[in-house]
Amino acid sequence: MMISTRGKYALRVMIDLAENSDGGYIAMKKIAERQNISLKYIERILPPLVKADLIEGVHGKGGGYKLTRKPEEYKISEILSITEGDLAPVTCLECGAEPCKMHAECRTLPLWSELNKLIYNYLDSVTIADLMRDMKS
Amino acid sequence: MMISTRGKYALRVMIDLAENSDGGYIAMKKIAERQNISLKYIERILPPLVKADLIEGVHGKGGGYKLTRKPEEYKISEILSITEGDLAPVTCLECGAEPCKMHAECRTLPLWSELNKLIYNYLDSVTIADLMRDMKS
DNA sequence: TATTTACCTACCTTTACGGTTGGTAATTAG
DNA sequence: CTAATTACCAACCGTAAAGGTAGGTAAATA
Repeated sequence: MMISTRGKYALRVMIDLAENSDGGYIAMKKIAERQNISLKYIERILPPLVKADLIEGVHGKGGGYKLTRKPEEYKISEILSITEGDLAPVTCLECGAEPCKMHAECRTLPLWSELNKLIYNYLDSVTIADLMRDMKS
Repeated sequence: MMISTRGKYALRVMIDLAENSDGGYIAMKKIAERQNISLKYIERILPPLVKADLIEGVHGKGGGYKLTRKPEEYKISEILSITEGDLAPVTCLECGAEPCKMHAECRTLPLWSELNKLIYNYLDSVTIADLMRDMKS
């Protein structure tokens, strides 16, 4: 398994924000209810998205969250990278990874590279807009 | 991350067996040395492959391991499925998984399905023979 | 009979995931 | 000014898996 619930939830939250946007801010509580995610858990998922400027959050009454861009401007890969860290299928390909000693002679590395490319290309090609209700085939 | 060292090692072992085959049996120790894997750890990786009939193992002096088919008859997906269990990118798509409550309304499920198909199609299309030295581009 | 080999069981340490508890800080409505 | 509403933050916990080690037993052959 590769994508944890954190990533899945983050994606669903982003879609929820896109679908239910009326220009104002949407309270965490509302999202949690609609998406059937515990309020306390969702509380731990949103801050990184704010920090990365994917969404905006304001305190106090009438506050909540809002997208900072148009839905079609969010690549899925971008969102998942934030919550999941690295999407590489093997540790050998992760960003900060120390190069494997077998690197030069490894017969499997090309396989993993190709797979990695495949995954990224796909997740780069899909946006939040593609996953919204009214865009559903 | 998605593929653990067990899967990576299993693959390298299979390739090693294919490359160094002379018709006889190859001792675990030799593979471990060549592949730079601890003997004790490799010992835990091979039994499942024997059980699944991907390789054959014989006891005693002169014993060891041997492939049961030709290298081009091993799909990568088959080997990884044995050591890794399930290759699905999200738990929702794993075989024995209880269907998610949001299943019907989930906007992200189609994304995961498509990604899953992509991964499987690729790993189905590559064989051990494709990863061997003399076949390397 | 001794040696070589596969095979098996149990354990250990570290990491992560999924989640809860119990708050604090900012903003606004009254 | 106060109370309500909201985002935000830090610490903890239980479970499971990953990666690996230790110490054996069983089969086959020289």
